[in-house]
Amino acid sequence: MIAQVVVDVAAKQTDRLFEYLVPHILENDVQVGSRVVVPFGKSRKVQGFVISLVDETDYEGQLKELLMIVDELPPLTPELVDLSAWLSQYIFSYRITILKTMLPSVLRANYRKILVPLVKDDLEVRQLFGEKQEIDLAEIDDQDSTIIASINRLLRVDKIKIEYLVESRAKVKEISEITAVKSSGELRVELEKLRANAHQQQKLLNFLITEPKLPLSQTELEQQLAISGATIKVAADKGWLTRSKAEVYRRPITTQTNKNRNDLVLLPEQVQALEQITTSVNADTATTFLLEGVTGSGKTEVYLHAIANTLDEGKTALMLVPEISLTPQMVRQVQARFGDAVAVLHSGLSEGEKYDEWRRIRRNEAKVVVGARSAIFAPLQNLGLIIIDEEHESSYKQDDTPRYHARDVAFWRSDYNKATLVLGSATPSLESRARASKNVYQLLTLTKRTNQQSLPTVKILDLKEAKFAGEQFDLTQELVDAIKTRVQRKEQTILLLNRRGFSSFMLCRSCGFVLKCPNCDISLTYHKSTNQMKCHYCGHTEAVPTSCPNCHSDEIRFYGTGTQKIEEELGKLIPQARILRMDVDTTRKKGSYERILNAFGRNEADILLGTQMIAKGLDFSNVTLVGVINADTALSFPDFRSAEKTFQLLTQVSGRAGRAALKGSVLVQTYNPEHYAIVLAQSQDYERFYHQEMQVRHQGNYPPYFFTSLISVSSKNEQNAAKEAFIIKRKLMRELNGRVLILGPTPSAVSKIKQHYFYQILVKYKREPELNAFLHEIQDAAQTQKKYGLNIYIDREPDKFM
DNA sequence: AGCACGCCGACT
DNA sequence: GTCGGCGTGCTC
Repeated sequence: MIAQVVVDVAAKQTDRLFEYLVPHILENDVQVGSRVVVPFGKSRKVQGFVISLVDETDYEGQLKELLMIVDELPPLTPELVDLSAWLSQYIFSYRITILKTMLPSVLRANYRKILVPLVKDDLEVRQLFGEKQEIDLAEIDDQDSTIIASINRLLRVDKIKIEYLVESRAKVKEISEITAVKSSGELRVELEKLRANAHQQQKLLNFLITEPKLPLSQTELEQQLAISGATIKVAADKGWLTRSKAEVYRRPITTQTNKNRNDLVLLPEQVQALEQITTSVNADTATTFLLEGVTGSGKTEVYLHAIANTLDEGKTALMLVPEISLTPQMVRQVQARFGDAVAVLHSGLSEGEKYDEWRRIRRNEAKVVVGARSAIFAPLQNLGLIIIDEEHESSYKQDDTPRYHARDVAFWRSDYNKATLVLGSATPSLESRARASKNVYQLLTLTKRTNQQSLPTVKILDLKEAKFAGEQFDLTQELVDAIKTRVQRKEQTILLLNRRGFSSFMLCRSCGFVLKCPNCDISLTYHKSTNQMKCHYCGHTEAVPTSCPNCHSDEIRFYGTGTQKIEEELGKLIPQARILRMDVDTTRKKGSYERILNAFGRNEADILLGTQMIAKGLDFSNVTLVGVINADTALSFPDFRSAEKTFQLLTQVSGRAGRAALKGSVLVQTYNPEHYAIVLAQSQDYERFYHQEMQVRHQGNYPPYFFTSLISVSSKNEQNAAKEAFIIKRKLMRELNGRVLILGPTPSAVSKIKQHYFYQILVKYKREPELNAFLHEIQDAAQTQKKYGLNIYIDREPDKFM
């Protein structure tokens, strides 16, 4: 038998299958998806994954044998093996890179090289090793030339050798478990025989006689009886009980036992949506639904019912949520409904917890998976339903390699499994909403809020006209007064500062004008190195203006405000207010995110001030005011999605006010009070926003009317990167002339990363079946001129352009 | 990627 | 002659 293997060497030239003979003793164990260790090259050993098993080979040379199979159960299901083939082609990534991202990180091999002596009685060998049996090559100081020389000398005369090790980091947690072996009668006899002062052993025997509820973990037993491990060892030696190793799972959250199926009465709209979803699940159709529901319309309840139905059908369900919404409260909600059938996967778990949750899925013990982006690769079998909540969230697209979009993967898995896919959002991405219009997706709408609450009133404050409180031009008097009122009434405020501040674009303080590219209608970004304003899309540059080109005022400034600055200012303006700040800086440590939110939930602060991470999912009944410090920040970003992102953010953050009995209000500060994204967010009118934004996209030839791919060229030598970028552009023009639009090449915003220069080209295309093949060709061709360390990265449907 | 091999100049 | 530096090519 011959195994075709993808080896753990991420490089263009090794991105293919290598064949290995399967030794007879392993023939029964090896399967498609098995993780194996194979010899590779003259001396290396590497990890690999079995893609297929065949009987014949075309290989001319002598095949090597695979060395071992690492796991009992193959980590990859045949579905995931197939998926990796498609996805690697689709997103221009190495197959091994995809395979590794599909699996928990502990399944990545550790490679070590160690020196071992081949002769014992040699002076130089003993000098090198001392007392040690082996030396890890990684621990040798590569500056120390005498040691290096000695090692090389000894290697040449075969007195020592290098051993290549492949180590698995996957550790299974085991506990010691106690089982009784003797009957109560026999134990009573033992009790009689004990010395009178053997109190600990008496305690243990009495327990064993009366409590037959075994097996029990040793730690638990020790705690219950307040006895030590030594006592148990004695007992084991005397043959009263046996100890055995038992595997346990590291569980992230202690599961709540109350399976409260508080079946809320669903509204007619919810029932209708649910019916369509369940019909599709039960009929095994790979239908995609877009569930468009206003905030508070009870999408989650629909999901939970749909999952319950899927389980009843004997199938499994996968639910993706943005990382930020994976709060313990949300997880508990799902666990309360489905108990141990739920596995949770997100970045807050330790490696061990992730591995154990993953194993519960792989062993078909968990039937429901809730997780962030990478959970889309969960090895569920018999998948019946996939849900992507907040489907518009940009966090579903990974922004470094492999640059996959969870939505694309979900679509593939839905098709493969004939499973139903539900995309849910109050503010769907234009791409998804447009597909619903073309009936590629089925549109389901929820227009009514479950608690009959009206949406909070949203007021827009024009920063051009407003009176500012304090010295700075950040907080209007009206906003500060509103906060003061809330503080007095002991109600809470959420204040959103759109992005972490940094001066990257120019805004006129008197008229709100933002300096934009004349070709792209995208705001220009300040490049410090050249002291110029530059467009990220087409490369247009111009000088930094000293006065506003629109109103000629000299109030034009780099824009940027930080949470820290606002916090200080608020402290001065409302000294009695207690402020909690939440941004990248205050949430860097693990668990601090939760700690801040819990503190706010316990009313330990009046104001929660934060970046967009506070816009989603938070549900605090005492919050009656939401303030948006500057709605323009996202709007002015050099991104054709800036209006969409602004609309989504404002809609979402508005949903944070007035969640319970208290009526909420929202104050939005902006320099662009007439901008449609802001006006329509005020009325929470997604549909109108969608239609208007579609026109803008149509005019600018942007998605969803065009597909986009971003080609990045990098090299240590800036000239080479630029040259290659222009060569690629010329090729594209020649081969696909008239059928694609090409922007650039332009140096990327951060044009130098880790000593490498980056140039990028944006390709826009309507339907281009040849493009994919052509881009692969380009990537291959450039790679052959490897002399200058030239690299081509291709990002399909990029979200960030830097 | 990361290994060995081979060719070349520098030093015992 | 021997040692180490770097460019090249291959990995079932």
